Amino acid sequence: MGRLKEFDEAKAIDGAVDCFWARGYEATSVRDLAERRGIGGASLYNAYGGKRSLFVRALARYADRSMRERIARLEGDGRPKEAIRAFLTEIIERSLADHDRKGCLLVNSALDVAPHDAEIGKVVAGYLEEIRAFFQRNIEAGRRAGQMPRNLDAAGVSAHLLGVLMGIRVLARAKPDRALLESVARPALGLLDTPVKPRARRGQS
Amino acid sequence: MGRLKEFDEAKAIDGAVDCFWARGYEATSVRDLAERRGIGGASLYNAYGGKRSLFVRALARYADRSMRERIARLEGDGRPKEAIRAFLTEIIERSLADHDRKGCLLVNSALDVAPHDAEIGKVVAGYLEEIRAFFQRNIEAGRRAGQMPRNLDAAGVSAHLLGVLMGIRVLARAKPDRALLESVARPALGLLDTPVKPRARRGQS
DNA sequence: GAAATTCTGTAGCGTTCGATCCAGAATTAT
DNA sequence: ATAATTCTGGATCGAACGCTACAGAATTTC
Repeated sequence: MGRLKEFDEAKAIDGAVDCFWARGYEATSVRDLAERRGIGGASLYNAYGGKRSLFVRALARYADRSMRERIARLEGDGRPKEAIRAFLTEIIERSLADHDRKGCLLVNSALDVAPHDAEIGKVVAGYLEEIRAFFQRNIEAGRRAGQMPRNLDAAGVSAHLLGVLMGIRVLARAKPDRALLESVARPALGLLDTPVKPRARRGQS
Repeated sequence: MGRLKEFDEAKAIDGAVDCFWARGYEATSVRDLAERRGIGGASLYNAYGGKRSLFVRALARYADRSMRERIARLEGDGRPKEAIRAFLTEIIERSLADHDRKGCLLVNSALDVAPHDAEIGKVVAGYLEEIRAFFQRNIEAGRRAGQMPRNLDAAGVSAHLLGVLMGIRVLARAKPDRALLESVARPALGLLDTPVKPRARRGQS
């Protein structure tokens, strides 16, 4: 009953992700969104109710496609230490290859819209918590497997890794330099290695 | 020759800092800026040339009053390890006391405006580099004083500390929780401690 | 077919944006 | 005083904003 939709809903959300990702929430206009998907603005309001509702949907889409996909893929191998290491190095590689410096939509939103919008703030905080939980799960698994120090504080170190990840994302936008970003990550990843006690007095490390 | 200015230039810049800090660059309107200082918008253009020029000035003011003040104050004591530790803990305390979640103007700008404005991007990157250099100076001083591990990589660890600092600022806006923020900082500060080699097989802690 | 329903494009609503214009107020130079 | 200069508030510019109204196209139900 009624006329059929002429636009692809999935592609519409993906287009919205691209817009919000590249320009930010405030700077993205309803006309930008409409233009990107090749339809008029009225259909956008018909289908999604408004700019903010569409943004929440776009955030969810981004989280699924980007963060959860990465978590599921890396965690599937059953190699917890490599999963954590690969997570950080993937982010660094992506940041360095990101020539228009879009960064991470979740991090951008955490700074831009979360403080001014309590509801979206909780959504963003929830996604970040998923990342921290990923770190914690893999720390615990790595400890059990004997690949990581037995006394490693899983909750605390997972928070540290999340913070380091956020830091990488911020610095990548202001100063996308490989040496800098790798230096940010290195000590955090070093926490996961079981320390070898230096015996020799002048060991060449 | 000519009519005297009726507004306090210093207070005008401070007001601009408050506006840009609370709302962000894009979301702050010229009318907001004019209202905050109690003058009409024309004087603003007369005196500063426009919104963007005023923002650059406000950034410089913020950097002087906030970052450089802190660096100078903490570095004056001649206790490098305490200077680094105090820098991070001060930021955590400020973030937790910051109930309207304004965060740090430099970090906010690094994510919001730096990627879209090359000139401001370089300015922001320069300020962040000053912070990293502060860390590096104090690591080197701490190493020389024997308060820190002799083989500590000053350049690398300073980058790590800068990244951790950025991460704290981001997480504080999305999830201002003391335990979380302190967990982010703890391993980074631990790098500065000279490791005590555990002798006892079942030592507590 | 006709009626009912749903989607689409255009046009426009009122508001706000950054920026500018301008008459008048205030000050200095002559 | 008079002229020259500079600053101020207010009005206003064209453009863009989020959003909505509406007529017509497309589809289903009867």
